[in-house]
Amino acid sequence: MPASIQEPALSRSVEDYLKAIFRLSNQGGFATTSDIAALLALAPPSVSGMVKRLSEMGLIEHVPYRGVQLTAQGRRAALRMIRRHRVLELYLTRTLGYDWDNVHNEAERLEHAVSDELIERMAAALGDPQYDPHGDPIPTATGDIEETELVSLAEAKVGDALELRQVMTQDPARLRYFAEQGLVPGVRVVVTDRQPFNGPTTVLLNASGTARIVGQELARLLSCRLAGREG
Amino acid sequence: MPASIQEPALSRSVEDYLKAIFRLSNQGGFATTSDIAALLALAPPSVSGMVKRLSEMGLIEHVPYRGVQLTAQGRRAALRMIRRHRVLELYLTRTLGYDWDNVHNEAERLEHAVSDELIERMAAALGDPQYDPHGDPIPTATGDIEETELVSLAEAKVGDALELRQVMTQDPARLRYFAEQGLVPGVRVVVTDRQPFNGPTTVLLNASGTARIVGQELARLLSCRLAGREG
DNA sequence: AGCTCATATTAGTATAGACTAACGTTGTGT
DNA sequence: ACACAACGTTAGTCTATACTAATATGAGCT
Repeated sequence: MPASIQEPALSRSVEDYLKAIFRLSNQGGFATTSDIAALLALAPPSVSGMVKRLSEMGLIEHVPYRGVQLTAQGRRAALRMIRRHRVLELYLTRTLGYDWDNVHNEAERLEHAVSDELIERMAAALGDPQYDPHGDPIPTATGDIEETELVSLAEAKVGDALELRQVMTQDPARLRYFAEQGLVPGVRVVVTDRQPFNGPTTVLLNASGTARIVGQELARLLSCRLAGREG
Repeated sequence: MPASIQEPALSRSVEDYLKAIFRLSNQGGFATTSDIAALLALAPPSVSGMVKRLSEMGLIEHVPYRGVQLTAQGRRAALRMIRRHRVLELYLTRTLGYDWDNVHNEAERLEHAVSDELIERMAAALGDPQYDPHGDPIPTATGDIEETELVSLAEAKVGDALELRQVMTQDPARLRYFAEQGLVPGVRVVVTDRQPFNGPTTVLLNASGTARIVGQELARLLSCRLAGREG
């Protein structure tokens, strides 16, 4: 048995589909045709067509009218893309002065073009980092990724101490707003208030001691690790 | 008149064709179908087809059965790609430890994916350099490029490092002989000896480290760019 | 259970870009 | 001047990937 299987090069489109399917089926479920279509801004029949090809390539399992899940091979390929994306984002922000909220598009294009060698050189230059600028874990070169259980700020209870880990949107306007508010990955906060009926959540920023009020829609976008709970 | 014309995005293939045509028609002549095909490793009919499209896009002028030349717009696009390529090569060698001889392929893929912003950030980080690691001039962001002066191998001095640029003959026998000797455009050599009274020139091929002895008549046919001179 | 609507799939088409095989053109050599 | 070799172009095909329009499926409501 060969030490490492040389997997065939995948097209840009295929790589994008695999990343999308990874994101949508990460919590164990199926990625549906229309969710994939929405995420990639494609028409559903285009997705049906690609699903057939990916399935023949052994990258996904397709249950008709249900959705798809990645095979081991597909998952490997998806994690490789995610590693590329996150290493690129971190490299560009650390080394070339990009802001964490406008680096996404650049990484989105580069991730399909860079060699594995370049990614490993960048990762080495960064000291083999574990998290990208958004706080997302970076898969290792061997395809392992840290599993973290995250709760949204909207679900947290008053008294919870949280570490902000992921901002679950790509929208530049929202990302910029969060940055202005100091709500960026890595920040630690304590939940001090929650208004009833899906009302806003108030948090205290540990670093500055200042308060922030976050409406439910935005609170749902903030994934946090529970770091403690006030007795 | 608009401050800057927003040129439409070009495909990867189109960008490669424009770069090839720039190289082949740089000295003012026409780039022929088969030269383009050879450079891009494509079949000639594929080139004919693309030539038609490029011509309709206004990027080249096509004289049937003669060849093509870049329009002003095509030249701008080609120089943009060359700037990208050379800035990338320099950045990767200076900052990420690539060798000058294996950086080419990486840059070849990245040049199609990076944004103008990233190129300018890299160029700024390098101090707005004028030459890439191979000694080739880097076009400015506004599309100006230093004209390189070519010398024949017969004029070069012992110690000169040269890049073979053009073989100034049509004669198939001579062309075949040069090819057999590995003396083809793009090859880098160092002049190690010259016999007196218009005697032969000895060069060392950088790639293989082997020597070639070239008589004066043939040496005059080899146009080279001076890439360095031994102190 | 049956109807209906949201969702998925199939059918058919388009485009970019490549290929091979067949056909034109041109210029060189006798 | 003409024949032929070398080169260029046209014709026709293929693949990947997208689209729209039409059809099939399945899940929830009555």
